[in-house]
Amino acid sequence: MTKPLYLQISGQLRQSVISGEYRPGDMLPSENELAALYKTSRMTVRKSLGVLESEGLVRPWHGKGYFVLQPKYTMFTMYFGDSVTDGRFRFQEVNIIRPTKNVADMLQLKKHQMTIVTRRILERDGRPAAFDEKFIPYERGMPSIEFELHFTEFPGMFEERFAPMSLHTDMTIGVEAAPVHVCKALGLKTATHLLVISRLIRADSDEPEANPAGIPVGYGKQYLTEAFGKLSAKSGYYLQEKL
Amino acid sequence: MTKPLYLQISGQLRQSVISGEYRPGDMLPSENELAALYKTSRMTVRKSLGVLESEGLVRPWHGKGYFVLQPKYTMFTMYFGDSVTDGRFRFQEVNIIRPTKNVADMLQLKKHQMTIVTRRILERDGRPAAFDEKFIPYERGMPSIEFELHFTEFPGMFEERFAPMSLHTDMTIGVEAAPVHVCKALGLKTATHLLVISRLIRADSDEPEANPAGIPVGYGKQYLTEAFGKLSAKSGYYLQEKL
DNA sequence: AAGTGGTCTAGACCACTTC
DNA sequence: AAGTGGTCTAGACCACTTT
Repeated sequence: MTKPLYLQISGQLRQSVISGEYRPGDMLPSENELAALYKTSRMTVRKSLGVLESEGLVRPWHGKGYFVLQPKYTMFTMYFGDSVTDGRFRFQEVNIIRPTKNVADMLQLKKHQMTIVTRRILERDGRPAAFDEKFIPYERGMPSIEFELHFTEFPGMFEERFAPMSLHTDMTIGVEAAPVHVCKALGLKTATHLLVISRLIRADSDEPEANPAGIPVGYGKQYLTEAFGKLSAKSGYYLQEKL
Repeated sequence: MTKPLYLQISGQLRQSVISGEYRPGDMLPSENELAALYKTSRMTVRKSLGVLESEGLVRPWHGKGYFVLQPKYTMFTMYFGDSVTDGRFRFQEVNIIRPTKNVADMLQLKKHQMTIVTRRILERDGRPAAFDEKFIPYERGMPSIEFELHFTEFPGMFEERFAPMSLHTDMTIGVEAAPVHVCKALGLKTATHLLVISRLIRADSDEPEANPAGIPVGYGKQYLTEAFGKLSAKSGYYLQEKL
């Protein structure tokens, strides 16, 4: 039940760094010094220092020593997904349509290629809180049953067709005047300005030279009203730890 | 110049996971099997697997084996800081003022405690693109020279007074009707809806029991116009790698 | 030359899971 | 009991930095 030695060491060093005893730019004691201090082997000390390194607190410099890093104040972590604990989605439309220019550009569609669209309304306490639309390229012969069944959460729905680890998402956040069909669905005045989240999902291709950014497989927009609440993000070294 | 063995092993395993040869939930070969396969010691194989683990690709399960994880589709990373490469800030005001209720709440100010405020306008091509205001608690006897000199970037300005590693930021993103002084400064119609980023900076206190969330040391709001552009965030396993 | 971290070995013993 | 990962040792040799 006692904590392993390497965690005790990393814990003490971490405390020294967080408390400011060692400040950014300072050098920690060397591996050999720590090994002597804690009466243990160098490999155990290295394991301790590896913990702090993976947390982003220190970085080793070959031939010199371990140095305390500047915290990455400008890196934020935020969580955003399709599923919500508060409220429920109501399907408004599942269809095959001619894409708008924006959608065609984002998905790099061929000329005259259609897209499958789903539109949903998020309701909270019976009142609309957000509007959600997703587009995926339509390939000839796609059975409509398939996408009706599988059109659930965004990156997850591509897991069968693409290697899960190859999927990644680019998100942009901004304010836009909501288009007519969104305002109607949400019961808002036309051109109400809403918080809009756009997501482009890509799958890394097998030939990264030809397509370094990956192949677009899905595009989605979410229009959030004030009832949805705000987005939140966090910054600070300790975020890594808790994953 | 040849890559260390442990990186060769982790590279091959990573490729197998990304390509989908091993899918989420699958078990990797055991440490002993890999050690035999690559004709090396178990510790070297462990180092390889540690690389994949730190990348969030696999997780070891004591007594069972290493398993491929589901990618964390809902975790996004975004960058946001005070400094901008495009455009420049123009100071509008540095002052000691009575805080609004919102600011007093966020900073947990004592009754009648004042705050120092700075207000800046971000200009691009000579046109206002964003409005920035920051509040920090005013302590009696604070020399005004100090905060005028040091009022630069947000978490960084607290590094002298607090342990750098103890600083962390909570950010919220939403749409608000900009208040009068902001609209005036930006040359907008009153109550224009803007993208608003609020940041609360806290320092971890020495008694985490008394103040688990940390002590508020600064609060800031940024009002972004369309000229500022949108915020962007990314999701995908490979993000970790590149830090 | 001396000190630092980087890689690697060939063991050991322990704790957890499965059969 | 056998297989798995978790911790730890006491070395070795190498590459990099400083003196």
